[in-house]
Amino acid sequence: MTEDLRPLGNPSSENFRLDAYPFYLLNRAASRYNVVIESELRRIGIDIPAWRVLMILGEAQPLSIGQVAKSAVINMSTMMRIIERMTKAGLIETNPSEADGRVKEVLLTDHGKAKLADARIVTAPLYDKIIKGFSAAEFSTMLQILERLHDNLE
Amino acid sequence: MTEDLRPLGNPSSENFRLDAYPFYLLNRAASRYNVVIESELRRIGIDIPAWRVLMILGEAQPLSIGQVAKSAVINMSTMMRIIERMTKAGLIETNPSEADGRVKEVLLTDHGKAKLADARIVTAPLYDKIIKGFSAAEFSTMLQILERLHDNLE
DNA sequence: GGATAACAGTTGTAAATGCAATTATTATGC
DNA sequence: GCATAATAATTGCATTTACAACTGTTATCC
Repeated sequence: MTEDLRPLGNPSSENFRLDAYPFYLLNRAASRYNVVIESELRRIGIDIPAWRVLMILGEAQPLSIGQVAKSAVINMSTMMRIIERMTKAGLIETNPSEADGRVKEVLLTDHGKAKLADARIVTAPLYDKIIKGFSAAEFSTMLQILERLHDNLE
Repeated sequence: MTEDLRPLGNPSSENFRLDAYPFYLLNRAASRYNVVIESELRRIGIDIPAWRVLMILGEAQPLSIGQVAKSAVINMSTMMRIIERMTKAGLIETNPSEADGRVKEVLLTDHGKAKLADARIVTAPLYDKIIKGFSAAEFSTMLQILERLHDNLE
């Protein structure tokens, strides 16, 4: 029987501890991951925002700029600038939507697809390294927990 | 017996899925949390970086600028600017270290302590809301998983 | 069907970020 | 003990970010 750590992670608690605060740990893990992954991505000439967009479009396309922004949890106006840069770099292209005159559809170019393949290659070893030590059950639990955190933030 | 999802989360996998990629979920959860928490913090006039520094100093002080930066996983030069702003706002103060002439020690002012108390008050309800639904055991598992992810990224 | 609201995208602007170079101080090797 | 390397903090500068205001298009309500 282990101690109930939930009160310790409550910011308003008397005996609050940073290392029991899930969002501190969440941000810390995410930040560190980004630092590590960024140096890998630099080698193939892309940054984290571009990589996120590539990943998102790699799974479903075309997507509107708004949809991409929402998926990536990135501000719409920031996403505009990212789309601009990526278009200039030839990674993606945009077309006005047939169905809705307000919408611009974003999709990968061949160059973008190739870059995504490169990105997968350079990030895969890192993935293996980090996942090592997680059993299938633990991995599944991790996904569920992250999903739940996200849902609770709706 | 559930399926082993680990291969699905591998970026180089044939049938890769974003929603099985832990770092996508990690970043998404962290981003959303930041968006939500930011609007709470705005009400008491601080931003996320300042809040992170307050939390860190609230647990241990004084700390060198470098230590604060490391704890927060924020670039040192960025942390310099944050320290500057917070000093100007009267939340923290800095003194040269006795022991090491290169080091500047950072600590909370009374105003900083009061602001930290405010921050805890406005963030606590959010904490409760998000934590609700997690058992003590699940909560503990969550902390362990985040800790492990972080350690694996060393 | 026309006014009004909601929505997708776009841009100006100010602030934040981080790389790279610099200074000042302390640790290390011989 | 002195030269050299390592470390902590600092700043210039170019890039990135996001708020707020704006345009154009579609949905809603009477």
